[in-house]
Amino acid sequence: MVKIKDIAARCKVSVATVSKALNGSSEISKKTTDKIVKTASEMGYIANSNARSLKTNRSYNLGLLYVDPSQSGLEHEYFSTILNSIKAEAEHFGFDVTFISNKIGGKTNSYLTHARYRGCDGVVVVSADFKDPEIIELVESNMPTVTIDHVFNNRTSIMSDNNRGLGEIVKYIYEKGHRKIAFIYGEDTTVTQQRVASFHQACESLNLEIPEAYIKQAYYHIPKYSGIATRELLALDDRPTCIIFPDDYSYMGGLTEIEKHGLKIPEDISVVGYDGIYLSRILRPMLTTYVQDSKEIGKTSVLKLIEMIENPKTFMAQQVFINGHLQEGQTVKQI
Amino acid sequence: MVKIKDIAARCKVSVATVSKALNGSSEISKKTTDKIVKTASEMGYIANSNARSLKTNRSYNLGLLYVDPSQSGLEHEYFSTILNSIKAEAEHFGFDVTFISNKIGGKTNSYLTHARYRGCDGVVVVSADFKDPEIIELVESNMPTVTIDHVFNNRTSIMSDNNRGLGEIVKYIYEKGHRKIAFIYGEDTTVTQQRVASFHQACESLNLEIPEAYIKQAYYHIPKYSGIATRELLALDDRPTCIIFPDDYSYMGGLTEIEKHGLKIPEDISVVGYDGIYLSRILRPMLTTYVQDSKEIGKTSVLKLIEMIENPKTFMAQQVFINGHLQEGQTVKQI
DNA sequence: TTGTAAGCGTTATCAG
DNA sequence: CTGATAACGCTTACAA
Repeated sequence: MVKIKDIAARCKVSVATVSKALNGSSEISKKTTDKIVKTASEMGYIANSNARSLKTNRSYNLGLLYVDPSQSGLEHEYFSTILNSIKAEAEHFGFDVTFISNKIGGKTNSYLTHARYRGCDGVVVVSADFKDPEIIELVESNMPTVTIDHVFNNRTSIMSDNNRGLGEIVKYIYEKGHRKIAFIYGEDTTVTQQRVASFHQACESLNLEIPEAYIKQAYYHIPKYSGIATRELLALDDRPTCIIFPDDYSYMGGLTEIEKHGLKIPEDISVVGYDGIYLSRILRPMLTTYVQDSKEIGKTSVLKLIEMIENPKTFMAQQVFINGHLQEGQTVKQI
Repeated sequence: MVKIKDIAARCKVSVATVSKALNGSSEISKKTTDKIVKTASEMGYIANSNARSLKTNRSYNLGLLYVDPSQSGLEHEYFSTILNSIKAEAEHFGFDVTFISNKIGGKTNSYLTHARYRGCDGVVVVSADFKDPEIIELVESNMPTVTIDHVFNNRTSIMSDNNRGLGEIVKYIYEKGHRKIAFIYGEDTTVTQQRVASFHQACESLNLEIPEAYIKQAYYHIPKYSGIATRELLALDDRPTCIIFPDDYSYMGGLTEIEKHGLKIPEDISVVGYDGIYLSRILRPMLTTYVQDSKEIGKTSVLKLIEMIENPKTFMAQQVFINGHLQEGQTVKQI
């Protein structure tokens, strides 16, 4: 490996001069700089980020905290899109991305310790158990941190706008003439609470009375449970005319149940999903769903994190809401 | 940040002793070691990987080269599962994972340069343009490298066993009594060529004569094209009784077409997918498909890479084939 | 069993 | 505009 010292020798200048020239310092004359840059390139010089970071205390490396929410290798398109978007945006700003676990070299350690060990300039928390003391420790430390879809007190977070999402869905369905709207929601999380509250708000503001029986719990991404909920809804004397599902996958469970009853979508019953994954676009009829802008969420988190890193003194914690949009498919009938 | 020197001062020993103790060296007495470890913990000591790597030339950090194959943020479950599995396995062995791009701090650079800059111990190439000179440069360098689903001369690669996959599919369909088997394949790639060749081989070994018209090209993951191919197949005078699709998503395009023709699966026509994504399991009827063991693929690549890193002299390049398995759904009728 | 001291490759301070 | 030198935090011969 050729190093600064070798270049210095070849150019007959000092290592300090080479370092400065390579970093584009205005201290060094154009002539010298050119020569050094050229020589460095000829010799195949590659900087050493470890040495650099050791000295500067900056790594230009972002930690990425991603705890697989399903714990089972089942991938969520929502998260993989966010991950990809984070990677792309970080690259764009000249940052690398390193996964942060709670292990260092086999030994268990806290996430914070790990991030510090690797000298991360900051960490973006994409998916994690937000009640985990380790996560709280990380977020409350002086390590610049951005969390996605969860707000910590006085910390920066990027949120998919669940309020708006459910509001838009209800409004859309209402405008299509539906009054009997059922809502199946996922397991209890912050996000779920937001969505349920928003559902009720939206209904209230439209003066819609929704019977208790129209509101059911199921689980995200597990079609079976939404299938069961759907079956119960279909068994009601006064059936809903439209069902909102926890997410697009869950809808598949409802679909099976609806077909079993010999009903057709949207002629006999209308449905709406949530997420806007690829599947929703290739289904026929195409699914009406709320598309979360996961690309923008990833992008914004990196943007905010870098801002925070570069301006530690002046940066103010903020909650950014990222709007999605309604994807109008063919699954809601005009009544 | 507390450092080794601080611990040394507090314990009244030298920094060398602290370093050795913290690394569990047998040189240091148990008593001293205990005291040092305890003090380090009390003082909240966190090692500095940069300083360590600088000195040891080892980073315990793996580079991850992942060029989004779709270039468009559309995620493939196959890859995201591999990524997740790589992350998990690396963690398990005490390695971190850093994404490798061809930029350093905004400036364009080769992948190899980037990996060296970050001091990666090795790189796993998950998805990339294998004809890209930069990729070739990386793989042919002395940087330990493992590639997934592509073989380079005298280099280690982990392959999903496409030969076996298609062979098993054909055999299964044949045993179900089908003789008129159609095959829709994806765009031209190494993987596609393998699959097409295997299809023919399998048919030959079963003495199956497949008419040209039963073999159609489409595109991976784009239902529309497989839909068109399906339409053409259904328009034939002598229709196939079973259609093999390029992948599970593509099947969705075929499904729409089949339903348009008023046909039912599997009563009127049988179908088989490829990949075994989550969707295939939640469809009803459940899709018969070949499940690629993407988790194992990720795991094995890390395993092999670490082997290579730890035994640079004795490690021999190898191609490892990872078998998948047939997921028997309800989409192939017994004739 | 412990300590001394050199050095990994770079940047930053200060002097020239 | 350039150079000498210390320092970043750690590991590792080698010495004691």
